Amino acid sequence: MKCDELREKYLSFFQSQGHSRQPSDVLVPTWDPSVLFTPAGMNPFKDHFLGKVKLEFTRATTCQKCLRTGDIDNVGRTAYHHTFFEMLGNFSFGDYFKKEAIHWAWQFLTDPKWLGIPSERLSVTVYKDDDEAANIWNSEIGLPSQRISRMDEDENFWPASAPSQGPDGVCGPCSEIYYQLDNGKSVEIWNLVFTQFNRVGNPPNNLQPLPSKNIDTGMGLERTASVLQNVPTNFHIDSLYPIVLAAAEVCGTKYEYTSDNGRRLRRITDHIRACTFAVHENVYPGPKKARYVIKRLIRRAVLDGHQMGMHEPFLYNLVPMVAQCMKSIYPELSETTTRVAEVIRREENEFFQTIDAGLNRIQQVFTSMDKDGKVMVDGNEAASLYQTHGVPPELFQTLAAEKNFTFDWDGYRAAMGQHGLDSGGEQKKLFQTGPIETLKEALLRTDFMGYETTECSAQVRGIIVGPEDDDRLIGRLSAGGDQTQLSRVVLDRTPFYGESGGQVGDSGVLQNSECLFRVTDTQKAGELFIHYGHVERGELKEGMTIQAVVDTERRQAIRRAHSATHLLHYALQQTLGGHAQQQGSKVDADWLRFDFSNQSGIDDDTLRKIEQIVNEKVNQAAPVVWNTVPLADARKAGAMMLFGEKYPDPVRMVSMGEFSKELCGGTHLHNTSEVKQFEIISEEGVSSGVRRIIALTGDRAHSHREWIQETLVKLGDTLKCAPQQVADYTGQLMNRVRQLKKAVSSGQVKELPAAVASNVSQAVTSTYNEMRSCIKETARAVNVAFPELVNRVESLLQDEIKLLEQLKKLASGGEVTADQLLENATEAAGGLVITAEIPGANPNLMRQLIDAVRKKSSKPTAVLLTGVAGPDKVIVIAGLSNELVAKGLSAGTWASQTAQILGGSGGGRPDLAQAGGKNPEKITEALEAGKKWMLSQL
RNA sequence: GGGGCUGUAGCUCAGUUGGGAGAGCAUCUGCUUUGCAAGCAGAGGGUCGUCGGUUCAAGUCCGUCCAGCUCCA
Repeated sequence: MKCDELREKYLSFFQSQGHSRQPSDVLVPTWDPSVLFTPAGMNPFKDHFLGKVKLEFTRATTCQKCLRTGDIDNVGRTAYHHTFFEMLGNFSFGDYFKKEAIHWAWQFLTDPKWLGIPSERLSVTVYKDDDEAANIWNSEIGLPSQRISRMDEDENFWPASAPSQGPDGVCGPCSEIYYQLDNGKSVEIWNLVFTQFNRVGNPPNNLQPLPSKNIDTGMGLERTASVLQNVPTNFHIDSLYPIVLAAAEVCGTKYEYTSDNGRRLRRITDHIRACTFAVHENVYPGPKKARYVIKRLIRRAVLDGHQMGMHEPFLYNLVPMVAQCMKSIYPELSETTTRVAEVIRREENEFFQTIDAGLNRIQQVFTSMDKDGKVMVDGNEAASLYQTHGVPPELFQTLAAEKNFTFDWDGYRAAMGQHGLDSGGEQKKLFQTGPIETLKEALLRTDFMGYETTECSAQVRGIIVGPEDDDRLIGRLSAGGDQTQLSRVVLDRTPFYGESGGQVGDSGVLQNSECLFRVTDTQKAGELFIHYGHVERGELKEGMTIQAVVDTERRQAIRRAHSATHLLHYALQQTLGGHAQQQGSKVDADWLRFDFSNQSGIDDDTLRKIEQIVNEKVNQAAPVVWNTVPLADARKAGAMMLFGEKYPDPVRMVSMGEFSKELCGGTHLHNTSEVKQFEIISEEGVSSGVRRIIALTGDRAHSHREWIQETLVKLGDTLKCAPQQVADYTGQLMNRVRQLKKAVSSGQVKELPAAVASNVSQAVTSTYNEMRSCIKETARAVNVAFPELVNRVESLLQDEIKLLEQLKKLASGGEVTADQLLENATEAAGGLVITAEIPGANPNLMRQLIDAVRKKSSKPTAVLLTGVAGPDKVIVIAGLSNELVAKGLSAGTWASQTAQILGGSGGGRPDLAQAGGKNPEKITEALEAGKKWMLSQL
C-alpha cells in the first residue's frame, strides 16, 4: 500500500467516525514559543485539549508534517529514525475516550476494508495501572492476554515518567500497538494517549482525574507504510526510495544498504526532505533558532556528501525529487523548487568554503602535533575549532586517521557538553501556567471590536501585576505604586488592537468616573487581549465597567503604515518579481519595516521606482475594503498567500483598488490617499537572501523630507556652497584634510593643496530626489549615519583649520634642514650632540630629520628634538648613531630624562625614542639640560 | 537567549612586553626580453571597522557600537 493510499484511508476512516479532517499545521508554528518546529500531531491542538479556545469540533483527524532533532544522531543508522516525518492522528477533545479509541484503532488496522493486517501480527502495551485499557483489549477486542504487556511509566505514560518526575499538568497513560515483522522483531506503529489526569505535586495521590478527558493518538506514516509494503526500512517506502536513489546518482555512487555510504545516503535523504519543506515555508538557513536547525541539517548532509568525495554543491539537485515524491499531498512544493534549490545551493557553497578553511586549520594542528610528537588529536582543540570556525570533527577525524593519528572523541564530547552548559539556554515549559492561562480557561477569548470602532464600553475581567515570572491576579489596583512595572488588564471585549501580524498594539485609556488606566501597549495571548499600562487616577476594580478608548491619532498613523506596507509589497512584486515575498514586517505609527526575499541589494534607481509606484497608488486614491471570505475563495481571487503561514478559514481579505489583495488581520485605511506620503529611508540586508526596507508615511515622511532639505541648506551654509554642491564640497574637504595631514607629517610645506574657490552657483533648483541622493552621497563620503552628518562635517572643517595653522607654523619656522642642525652641533669626545626645537611639531617629521642627520654626519651623533603640539603638550624625539648605542648609551633614557623636566615621561628603543611632556614653557631649560647630560655621557 | 573568532593596501594576510605601518599578488611607469604565473628597477595605493577611555605614546591594552563567520539552546 502506497503512502498516499494509507494517508487517505486513515483520514477518511476517522472522518467516517465523525471526525473533522483538518489540514496539516505549518512546520514552524510561530504562535507556540515552546517549540521551534511542530514535533507531533497533537501540537496544533494544545489549546483545544486545555479548553482554552472555543471548540468548533470535538473530534479531529490530521496528517501532520513534523520535524524533530532529538534523535538526529540515529538518522541513517537505524531503519526508522527521521528528522522530518508525517504523523497520522485522531483526537478527542472531551468527546470519546479509551473505549472508542481502542475499538477504532483495531478496526482500522484489521478490517480488510481498511488496512486488513492479520490480527496475529499485532500486540499491545498498556500502562501497568491501566486496568481499563487492558480490559478493553482483552475482553472487548479479544486480544489474548499474553499479547498485552503492562509497562512502567517511563514507557507507557505521557509525558514520560510524569507521575513521579513531572512536569505538573495534564498527563495520562498510553497504549502502544506493535507489529511483528517476518524476522520476529516488533515495531511500534501507533501510540494511543489517554489524557485523563492533572498532575499536582509529587506522589502519592498527585494524579487528579480530569473532568474532561482527551484522546491523542499518533501513527507514524513512514513506519506503518514500511510494514505494509514489507520493506526492510522506512527508506525503502515509495515516498522515500526514489530520493535515496537520486541521492546515490547525484553523489556518483551505488546505494548499498549496509555500507557506510548507505548510511550517508539515508541521512542525506532525510535531511534534504526536512530542508525542502522548511525552506519552502520560508525558514532559511541562518544563525538562530529554527533557521540554525535548518542550516545544521544542510551542513550534516553536505558533510556526508563530502566524505563520499563531493567537492561542490549537489544537495540542491534533490529538491525537485522531494517535491515529486510529496506532490499528491503537498502540491505547493512544486511551486517553489527553484527558490528552495537556490537557497540550499548557496548554503552548500558557503559550507564548502568553510570546509576549505577548515582543512588549513587542521593542517596547522597536524604540523604542531608533529613538532610536539603527539599522536592523538586533542578533543578540546577539535571542539574549539568546531565552535569558533565550524570545522566538522568528522572531517578532522578522517584526516587524522590518514596520518595515523587517533582522535579523542571523549574529550571532544566533554568539551562540547561543557559548551552547551556555558551557553545556558532557557527552559521551555510544555504547557504555560500562570494568571494569563487561568484567564484563558475562564474567558476563552476577548471580543475584538477594533475593526468597527475605536471606543466601546467593556468589563474588567482580570488585573495582573508583578514581573513576568512572578505575576498574580488581583482584585483592585490604585494609582501610584511601582511605576517601572507595567500592570496588565484583561477585558471581555476591546477596541484595542493587540500586537500581531507585525502590527504593534494600540495605546489609549480605560476610564470611567472613578478611575483612569493609561494603556501604553496591547499584546495578545492566544485569543486574549492584554492591555499594558498603569492606573493614573482612582482605583481600577475587577468587574467594573469602563470606557475603552483607543488613541485614534496613533491608530490612524499605524493604519497609514500598514496600508502602505501592502502597497510596498505590491510595488516590490512589480519591480523585482514574484520572488520578492514578505519575510517579516513591523508596522508602527507612520513607520514600517519590511523584510522580503531578494538575493542582492537594490540600487537607487529601483528604490526610487518602488517609491514612485507606491506614491502613484496613494495619489490614485484607491478604495480599501476588507471582508471575510472562505479561504478557498481568497485563493481563487489570487490573494497574496505566504508559505509557512497558517490562515484561518474563513479568512480576512484586504483589497486595495484592483491591484492588491492580501490576507491580513491588521487595521487599514479606507482609501489609499490617506497614506498622504510614502518615503523609503533605508534598504539593507538582514541575512543572506533577505533584504529590509524601512519607510515612513504621513507626517513622519513629510518631516523627514523637510529634515533633508534643511540639513542640506545648513551644510551648504557651513561649507559656503550651494546645497546641491554639498556632496562635491564635502568630498573635496575630505581630500584636502587628507593631503594636509600628509603635508604636515612629511614637512613638505610647499605643496599646499589649493583651497576650493567658493563659487556659489545660484539659480540652480534641484528636485527632492537630487537633494536626497546628494545627502546620501555626502554621508557615504564621510562615512557616518545621517544624524551625525552635520557634526562630522563641522569637525572636518575644524581639523582643516588646525592643520593649516600647524602647517603655517612649520613654514614660518623656516624649513629646518639636517645641514642647519649639523652646523649648530656641539662637539665633544669625537661625537656630536644636537638639541633643538622644531616649530610645527610632529613626530614623523622629527624622526625623518634625525634619520637625515645621522646619515649625513660622519661622526657618532646624538640628536634630541622637541616640538610643541598643543597648549600643554610637548613632543620629544631622541636618536643615537649606532656607534653610541654600541657604547651602551640609550636614546630611551635620554628622552625620558628630558621629558621629566617637561612634566612627562617616555621611552623607546636604544637608537630611537619618543617622549612627551606637558609644560611647553620649560622647553629651553629641558633642551639645555638634555644637551649637558648627553655631553657628560660621551 | 548565550559562548567563541575575525575586521590592517584593490585581493590574501603578517605585525613580538605599547615606541618608525609591512609582505606577496594585483595596478601604474621604465628597462630588459618578447611566451605560458616571465625577469629587473621604481612608483602609487591605508581615517589599521566605529566611537570613547588608559598612556608622554595605541594597529597593539580596556570599554561601546557596527559588520562578518561559527557553535550551543
